[in-house]
Amino acid sequence: MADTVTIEDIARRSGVSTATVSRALRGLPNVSPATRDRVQRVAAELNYSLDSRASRLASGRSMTVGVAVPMAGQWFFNQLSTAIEALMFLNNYDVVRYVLVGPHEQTLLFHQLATSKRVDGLIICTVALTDEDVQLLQDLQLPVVTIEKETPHFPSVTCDNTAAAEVAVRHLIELGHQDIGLITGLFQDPMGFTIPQERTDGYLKALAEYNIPFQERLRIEGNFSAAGGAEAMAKLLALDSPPTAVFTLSDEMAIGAMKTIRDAGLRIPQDISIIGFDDFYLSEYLGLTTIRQSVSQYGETAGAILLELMENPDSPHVKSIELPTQLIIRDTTGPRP
Amino acid sequence: MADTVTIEDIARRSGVSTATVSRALRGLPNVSPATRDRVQRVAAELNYSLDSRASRLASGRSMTVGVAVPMAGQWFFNQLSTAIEALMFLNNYDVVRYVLVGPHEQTLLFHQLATSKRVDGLIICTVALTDEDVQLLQDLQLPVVTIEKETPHFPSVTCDNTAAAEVAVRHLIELGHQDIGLITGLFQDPMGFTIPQERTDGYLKALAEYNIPFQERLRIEGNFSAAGGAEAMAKLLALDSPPTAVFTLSDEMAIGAMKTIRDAGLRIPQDISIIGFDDFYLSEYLGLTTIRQSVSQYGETAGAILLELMENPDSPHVKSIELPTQLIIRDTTGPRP
DNA sequence: TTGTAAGCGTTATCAC
DNA sequence: GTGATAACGCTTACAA
Repeated sequence: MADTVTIEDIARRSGVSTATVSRALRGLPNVSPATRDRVQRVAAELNYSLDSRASRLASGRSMTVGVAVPMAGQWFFNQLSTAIEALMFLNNYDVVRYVLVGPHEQTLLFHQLATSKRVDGLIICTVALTDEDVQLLQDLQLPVVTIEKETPHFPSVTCDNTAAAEVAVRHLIELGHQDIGLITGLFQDPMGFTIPQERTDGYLKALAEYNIPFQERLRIEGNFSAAGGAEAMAKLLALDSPPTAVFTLSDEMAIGAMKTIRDAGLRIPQDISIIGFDDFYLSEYLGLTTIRQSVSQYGETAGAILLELMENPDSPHVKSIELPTQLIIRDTTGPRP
Repeated sequence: MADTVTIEDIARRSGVSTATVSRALRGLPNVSPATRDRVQRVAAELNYSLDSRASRLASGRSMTVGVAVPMAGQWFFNQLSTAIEALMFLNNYDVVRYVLVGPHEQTLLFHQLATSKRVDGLIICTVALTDEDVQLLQDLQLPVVTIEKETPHFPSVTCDNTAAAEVAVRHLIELGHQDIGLITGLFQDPMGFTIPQERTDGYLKALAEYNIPFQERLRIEGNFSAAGGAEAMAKLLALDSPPTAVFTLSDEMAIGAMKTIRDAGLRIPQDISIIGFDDFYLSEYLGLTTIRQSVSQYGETAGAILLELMENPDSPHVKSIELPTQLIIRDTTGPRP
């Protein structure tokens, strides 16, 4: 219980004022090297660090950023958070992840985070923002950056999902495929994800380019999980004339689909080709052809923008950054049988 | 800029004191329903929430818990964090993950977290604690729970790794295998993981049970990644008489190993059997036989203990909890060729 | 059930 | 380069 060393104790034992201790310990200028040294020594002796709770109140900054994601368990979002955490750690910010479970809860959460000053800034991933959300965030002046979701209101980091999907499907077409299945997200999605539509647009564009008519029957609902991919694939295989190739809107769905294909006694790619999206970290080991995007780079980029926004709140230019994608051809795509 | 509503404003407009506002808004007892209602209404009108920075200083609790992990990007640790986050969110705690990069940085981090009061409690995963760490954490009175690492000093949540590994290897032996490869962690590991040794012990026990001599040549170093598994498997296949089955200390290494096996033109399990450990979320889709442990349950259990420790710091009983594991037989293990 | 008022341990402004 | 001191906005005995 002897455990309440404060900045005053350090000040006293160093023979300086608390102001000087604060400056010395935070590495601020206007402290003589000798003084700084002495203060640091005393602080170390007494096992002292500035109390973050008091600092945060006095400075008016919570030194915390929020990362809001629809699903924390998924590889993609963890990759994102990890990159953001690493960057923020270097800048002395704590990062806490918040899981978005629905539009209503989401609005409440944003409101709560902003009004209680729990975070100095927020990175919002993938989900749609309602007008109310935007209003709120702007009124409350919380710095915001979005990932995987462009908005006119905040800086964002995205890729060109439509173009990337087009590349994927073109790859399939050039291998001779005409009947190309599409395993997408939920058709009716409560969180308002737009990625599925963007990628579907790319699929349609590629077909159109080659004058291949779109077949609604080949478009099946998945939910971005392996289980969803497996089920969707089963529906595709049950069709009168199943597709000879499938474009899956995520690698994890592709992995599920591959299981279904193999369980049906079919070979990949001899009987059926499959291409995913993401370049999931194990896709290399599964030989999955896919569209690569650098997920960590999304996180790092968004983090850097947020940092700037927090330091300099009147930075007026809403930058929206679009990162590149790349077709990675491996073993799951081959010529039409 | 009109944006500095404080508890006093709410108090004034509600015609009560700040103390009452505080009580009303926090859901504490001893507030009449009418008063609480009025206060809540006023707070809502003014978009007010209690300032978390001020609350934390005044209450002396940071309402934040740390989760320290050696690798944030890995599925296992993300699963853990996600479970902890969900539980803590319900209890109004923020959780922030800290990545442990080495024994020295680790000690520094713990010291910093504790002295700066950045966290009210800490969950430490997998890594070894040095005597210095233990001393520090105890002196500074920071509530600590460990996962995947038993210590006499703090409550822990683990499984019986040795017994589980024994089950895995016994499964292989009962299928007729005698030459059983072992792909383990780094032999010299800077973070002091003990899991590899514990599981290796299980491997040895199973062999001994059946009087199968241990062959050092079959024990290869991996690093708990798919890449490490792939490389280790290559070494195993290069042996004069390669094993007919392999026990891999994680599913992710197994996935890497499976690629190597298939690339070599060998069939699983006809030519070689493989069994992993974890029951990674995609293992089902890869047909991987494995030992299942409930990772989320580790997180939830550790979180619950930490919560209790934080509420009740003098809770003297260091509970150590051991969770069950289970052999999940799928398609990668079969009779010896 | 409600109010009073003394902290909580910093930061930051301004003067020296 | 350094010091005095007024915030920062809440919580929590204790009293009423």
